[in-house]
Amino acid sequence: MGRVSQAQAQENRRRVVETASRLLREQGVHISVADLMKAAGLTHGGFYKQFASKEELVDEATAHAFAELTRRHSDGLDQYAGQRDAAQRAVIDTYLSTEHRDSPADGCPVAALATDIAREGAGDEARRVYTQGVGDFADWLATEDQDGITRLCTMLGALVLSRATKGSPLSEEILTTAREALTATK
Amino acid sequence: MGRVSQAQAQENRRRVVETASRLLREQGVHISVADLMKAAGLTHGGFYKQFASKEELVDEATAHAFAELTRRHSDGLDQYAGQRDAAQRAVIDTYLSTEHRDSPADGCPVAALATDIAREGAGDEARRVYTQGVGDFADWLATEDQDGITRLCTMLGALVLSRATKGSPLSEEILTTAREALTATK
DNA sequence: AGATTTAGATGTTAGATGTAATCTATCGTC
DNA sequence: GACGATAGATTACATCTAACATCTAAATCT
Repeated sequence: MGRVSQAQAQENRRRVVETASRLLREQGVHISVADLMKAAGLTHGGFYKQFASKEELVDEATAHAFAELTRRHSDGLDQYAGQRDAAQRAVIDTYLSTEHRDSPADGCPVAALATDIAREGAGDEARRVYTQGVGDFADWLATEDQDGITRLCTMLGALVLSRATKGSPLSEEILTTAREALTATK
Repeated sequence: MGRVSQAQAQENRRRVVETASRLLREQGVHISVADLMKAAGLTHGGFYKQFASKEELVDEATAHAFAELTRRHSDGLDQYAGQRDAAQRAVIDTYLSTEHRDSPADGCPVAALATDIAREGAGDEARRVYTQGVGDFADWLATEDQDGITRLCTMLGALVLSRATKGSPLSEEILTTAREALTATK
């Protein structure tokens, strides 16, 4: 089928980026353009009319995932009327839930992309966005007593390990242990 | 060319597994057989006379990496004459060093393989070995006051994040902050 | 020493990225 | 409002890479 309205084209592009941001978190940077476009309901040739390269897409999809994360955090603050500690506790509980463990696709990009970003699979822009995101998240998690960086490390480590050990009882144990450690020392 | 003595073949196989265990930690499960064999000084075809499939190799190389880790930990205990807390502190300092951050190839497999194991890139055997390794490591890290699981999560999270943010000042900050948190609360 | 086994080199097929040619509906212009 | 230029999408293809199969020659067994 031939041409499509500008609005439709823009919407298609948006859907490709969103689909990519999910696939990326699920499968890492080794997603195939064909798979991605099929998941977005298009053919793989059309991809290159919208993006210069796969790397450009990865950059944009990474940014998209982090924008979503940031929005979620500020929404969390709003929801708890600016009560920082209540919002933090809610985020921690969600972060270390089995639901989050089991659906990386719409979960935290810091956890899902960590290894891929470290391994140079992504472009400089993705790495920049990632670093910025880590800093923001840590700041958001800081309390009067505790450093946000350490808390983030514990949360991230727990999520990553619970995903890797999924199927074993250890997986749940990791989540509950970390959750207790993070909310008790409050 | 042609056949080689059994001793040589066995040595070749050993070298392939060792090379793979390093490449695996550096690049993840998406290592190519050709690259691996080249790094081991052989051609890619010979691989399949030694291993049934790439998955079998990944399983074996994972086991190899974990065996090395376990050995390192028990060596650490010996070195500090069974003084658990001194040995733990030494391991933590090494774990959260820039050297460890910069050389994943001979570093901790728990950190290097976490995402790959979670994503089903590896076989069941690799996942079993991994889970076992996580449990052992956590037990090894436990103190009277602190849970080993939480400590491992913090260490792992810090290492992974410092690798992903490498190049930014945040990377070093993560290492030092986590190191202080883990050794201070001792 | 000859048969047989088998480590290692060469080949083959499948899948990935990116290009180029074709098709068609939209958008600017008269 | 018709018409031509154009941009979004499809299909087909070239190129490269990865996994795995087949072939070959050297080493072990009888």
